[in-house]
Amino acid sequence: MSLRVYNTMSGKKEEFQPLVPGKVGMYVCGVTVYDYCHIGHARANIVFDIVYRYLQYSNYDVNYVRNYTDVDDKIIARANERGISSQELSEEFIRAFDEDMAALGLRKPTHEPKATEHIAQIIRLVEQLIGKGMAYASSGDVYYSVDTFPDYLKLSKRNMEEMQAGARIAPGEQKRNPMDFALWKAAKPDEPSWESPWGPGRPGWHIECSAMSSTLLGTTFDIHGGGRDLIFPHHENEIAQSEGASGKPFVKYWLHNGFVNVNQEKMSKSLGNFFTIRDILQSYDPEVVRFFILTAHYRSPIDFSDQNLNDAQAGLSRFYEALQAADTAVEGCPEGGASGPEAPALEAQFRAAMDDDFNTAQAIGHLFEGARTINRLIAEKKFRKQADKVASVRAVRQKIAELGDVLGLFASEPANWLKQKNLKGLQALGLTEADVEALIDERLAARSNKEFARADQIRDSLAAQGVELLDSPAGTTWKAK
RNA sequence: GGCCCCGUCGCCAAGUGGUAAGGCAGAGGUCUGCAAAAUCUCCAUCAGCGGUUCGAAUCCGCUCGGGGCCUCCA
Repeated sequence: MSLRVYNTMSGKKEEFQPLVPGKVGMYVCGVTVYDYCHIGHARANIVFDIVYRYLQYSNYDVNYVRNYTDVDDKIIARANERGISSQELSEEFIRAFDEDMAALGLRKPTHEPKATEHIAQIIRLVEQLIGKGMAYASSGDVYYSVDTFPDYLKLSKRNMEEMQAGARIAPGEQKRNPMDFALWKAAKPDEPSWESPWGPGRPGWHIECSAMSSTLLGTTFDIHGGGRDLIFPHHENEIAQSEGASGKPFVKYWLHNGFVNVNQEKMSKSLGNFFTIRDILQSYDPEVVRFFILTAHYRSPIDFSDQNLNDAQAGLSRFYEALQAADTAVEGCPEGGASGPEAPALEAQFRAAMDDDFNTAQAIGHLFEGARTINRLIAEKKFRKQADKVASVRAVRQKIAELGDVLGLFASEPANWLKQKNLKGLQALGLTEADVEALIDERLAARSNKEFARADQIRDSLAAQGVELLDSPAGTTWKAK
């Protein structure tokens, strides 16, 4: 079984064969740093974090590049509003981005280049395109001439005539074709600028990705990723720039993740349903957010809602409860015993799911069955005396942790994670741990006196408040709703 | 108008030619003082119609319904 990926260019799943066996070059469009990241960014970055992790798990040597676009019209506009420099603004939001991604548990890419650190390469690329007659200078701007690139729109599969019908040339622009796009923009007063053969200016959007990817990954590389919305114009333009300049194929596999909706509506500022990662992490554990995102296939749209996030939390809790139960059940049991086929089978199923275009939803489905295997085994009579079953539980528990790590899940100590979750839940209910413990003690006393009516009354009243009591031979524990 | 996507159990969600994963919810059993948790069993023929095929949720066509892109956007 080998990895297959859905390639936007062909519209099909293809067998993944990197240009150089054992190595993968991957570029993912990062963010334009002018504001806090929203949950759409969270999804895109988590999705490609999983691609990165799974390729590594599959023993590829991955060179993962994710850029910061730190020079752009929106950055300039926002910086002017706030009366600070573009650089100050972009540095602030680069820091915020890093914090958000760390909170979400993302692995650091191999390289995180900034556009402003690649101005020389950008200028060289623009010169190359002009030299080949594919770009032209016009009053200090430089435009890409889309008519010189016959493959233009091959990724987005759009129609040039119809696109032109709707295209407009903005005031001040002097384009030969309305579809032409800026490679370099002449600086207006008080804008950040760099010297260039066309006068002081700055890069247009799109060119920085072509420059940085070729610098760090070479002319042709394996995977290029981003959100669906980048297919046109961003990725289309990158192809035009890179293939126009090099005359060689740019990218082998194009991967695009689906959108995030909020309560079944498109997320947008005007609808007021726009959530930043920071907003969400106020209410939800980052791992719950990650789990939620991974329970859908990366190309499908997902709907962000309290109900769905709460469902995700319930699902994730099921895993931590099973892991915790496994730890408790085998504690102190002697090592040795032959584990059964469960753990290796789980890994095989997990790989099969992930090999099929990173089907994390299906992979998690298999992991749920692993959790059930644990629960089933430890519930058996005299479980602790059956060395083989103890070994199986240990093996499955370890395997779930290992495979979970490929998805960036289950990194917490189960007991701690559950404790934190319960304390937070309790807080939301307006109770303290001491309150609950006192009632548990009281109920325990009532039970030992066989005053079951009183004991049940305590339990029912806590349940009504959202706290469930769980009796076991080892004592009574509780969990918050 | 052009291009594209989607419609699977009450809810979420896999499955793209061989007769429907998983989670939540629900019903029943086991366990329990009774419960909860856990576990076991049960619970959908895939929007509709027609076609291709030995065989379709999966391919084609039409209809209905929902959404996206075509301007910045993960």
